[in-house]
Amino acid sequence: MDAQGIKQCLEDSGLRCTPQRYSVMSFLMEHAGHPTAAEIFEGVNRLDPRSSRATTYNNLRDLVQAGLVREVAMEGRAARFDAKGAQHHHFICDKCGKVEDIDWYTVPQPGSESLGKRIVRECELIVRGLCTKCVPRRASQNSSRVVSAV
Amino acid sequence: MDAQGIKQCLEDSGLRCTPQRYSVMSFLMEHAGHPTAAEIFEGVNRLDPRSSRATTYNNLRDLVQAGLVREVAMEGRAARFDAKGAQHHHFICDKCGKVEDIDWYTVPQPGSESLGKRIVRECELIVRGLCTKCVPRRASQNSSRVVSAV
DNA sequence: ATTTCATATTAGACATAATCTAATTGCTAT
DNA sequence: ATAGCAATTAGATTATGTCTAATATGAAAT
Ligand SMILES: [Mn+2]
Ligand SMILES: [Mn+2]
Ligand SMILES: [Zn+2]
Ligand SMILES: [Zn+2]
Repeated sequence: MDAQGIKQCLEDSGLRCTPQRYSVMSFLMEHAGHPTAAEIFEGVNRLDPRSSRATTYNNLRDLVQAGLVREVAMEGRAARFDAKGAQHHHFICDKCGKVEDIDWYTVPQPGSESLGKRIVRECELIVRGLCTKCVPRRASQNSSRVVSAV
Repeated sequence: MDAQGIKQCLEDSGLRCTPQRYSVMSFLMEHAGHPTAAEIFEGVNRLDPRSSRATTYNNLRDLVQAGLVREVAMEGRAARFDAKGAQHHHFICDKCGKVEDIDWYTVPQPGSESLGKRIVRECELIVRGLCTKCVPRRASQNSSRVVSAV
């Protein structure tokens, strides 16, 4: 997406397109690897304009609230972020913690008898296991069996 | 589950059944509300024996590694824990952050063309929205529409 | 062009969650 | 009893994220 597109995107969500906010959004769109807030802060400040740590956090909060960015909470580690482009699921590696996109497919919602009066906004599927780099060579199918159905 | 059952459970997983570890496991089994580490620490120390904060964290780590306990990472807030009893999904409230159990049902795994060489250990479904307490009275179905399929 | 004023940014202090360290204690096997 | 490993402990430390209060910015009104 080009600069004008990002600007449009922000303003459609009621957010002013400030240089700092633009940088965060732009960085996320060209770095699909689910960076942490610290990585985003570093990344946008490698080039001008300088943005402060607080502003990076503020803008990430605003972008998440506006639904343009997704925050993925990690056990023990720093949260990771991605621009909500095409819908997709996530794979999280047990060993290295890497977050990878998985092609989107529809997942059935819980039945209304389970949900009661709750109002559903979204369903999120997280697949866990070992990423390509962490799968041991000649992995025996015994040691880490692929689950059959879940 | 009775005391002997918990002891068995721990030892089957190669964990010694120490008083502190037992307390954590027992507390989680009788408090299904997804407590934080701090709440567990407080809870087990209301009665003897006294357990330290470090030990509470250590034992939670051990129990998660052994697959007896699940850790649910929360954006910004402290992680929450539950004893892995019957399989179930989770509902997380956008507003108050409460984690609630949702009846389990099978969710289709990603196809092997998406997974590549990755090895899947589990698929986790997280439903997000407003919990019963946070749904506004006479909620108009316009303001927060139930997603049709996801 | 100037004023106005809500919004955004900033540095750094602060808060919270989680981990680490090094000393001690408790088990279990011999 | 002794040895040796595992577990616990208090407190320090790190990591992550939030808050504050002062300043800057930009869009709208005059
Ligand atoms: Mn993603
Ligand atoms: Mn649960
Ligand atoms: Zn990995
Ligand atoms: Zn709620």
